[in-house]
Amino acid sequence: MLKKRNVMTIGTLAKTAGVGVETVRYYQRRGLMSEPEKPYGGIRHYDEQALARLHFIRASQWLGFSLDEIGELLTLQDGAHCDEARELGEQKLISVRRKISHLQQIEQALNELVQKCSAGHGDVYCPLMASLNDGVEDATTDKHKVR
Amino acid sequence: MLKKRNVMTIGTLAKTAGVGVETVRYYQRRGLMSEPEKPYGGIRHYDEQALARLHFIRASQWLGFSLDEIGELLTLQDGAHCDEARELGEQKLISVRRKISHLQQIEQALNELVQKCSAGHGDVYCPLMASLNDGVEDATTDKHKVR
DNA sequence: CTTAAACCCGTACCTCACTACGGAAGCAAT
DNA sequence: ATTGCTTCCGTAGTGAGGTACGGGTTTAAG
Repeated sequence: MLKKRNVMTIGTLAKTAGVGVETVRYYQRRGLMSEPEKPYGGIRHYDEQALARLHFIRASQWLGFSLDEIGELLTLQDGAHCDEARELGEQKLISVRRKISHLQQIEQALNELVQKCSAGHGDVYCPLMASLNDGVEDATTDKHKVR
Repeated sequence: MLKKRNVMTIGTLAKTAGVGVETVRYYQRRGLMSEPEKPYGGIRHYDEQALARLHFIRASQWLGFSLDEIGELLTLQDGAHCDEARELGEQKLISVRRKISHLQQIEQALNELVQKCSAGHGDVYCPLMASLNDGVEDATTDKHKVR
């Protein structure tokens, strides 16, 4: 699959990294990866650096960074901008923790509703539906925008 | 703001429910709310049922239901389809719990990276960047698709 | 030599939940 | 009567992160 020494076509590169060809080209358009020069009338070839870049992007995405943020991280990669990188990481950590606690509120509310439905009730109404009609009213009753 | 007895324009309805006029019209197009008949050449008026419907939608959204799922819930509202409703709730609960545990893995990985960066390291490299380059390798090392 | 697969490139399309735009017409106050 | 805010209605755009299409060229396999 990998040619003699680190030389791949875009298809091999993509498959090796577990993404689609179109995705690689999309990252190039977004400026997250560079397009190698193409030999006269031929096919571009990619090396291990390109693969490493792809790994970097996917790892960062897994941690919740957006492609824009990943672009930012990438500018910090050359040189010792560890402080800036850590700052981005801390911000992301804060937002991840916010999402978790939001989801935990939802989990609690939903769990209660489902429990109430499972316990035999008068059978004339559905507690879950009733709560939805009344506005759920659970979980610290914050009037958050959904989006 | 609310006219004498439950009669509102779309603007008043929207403001009362805390959404935009365009959002109400969007829900109508999606089939989540009906459009009241409009008097000859005039302006449609909405009553408390419309407001209740809007509350139902927002409450369901807060619990993580998509607008499509909310449409489904709404068909269960008339009659005693408590079992189906509970089933939908249970499915949603499962997906919420999956999201939570996914985010908790991220939280752990990110936290470790930030900690390592804060602790004084050799100053020649950045542990966070190094991990991103190597593919993070944390959190049960599952090769999940990001989307 | 021929055919099938892979590449190149630009552009269009997808999902989700909205949000904005534009022009006509109604309604409330000055 | 004029200003100025709403309403009505259809259509189009947003953002994020891709995915698909179509038409042309190359290259590898048989």
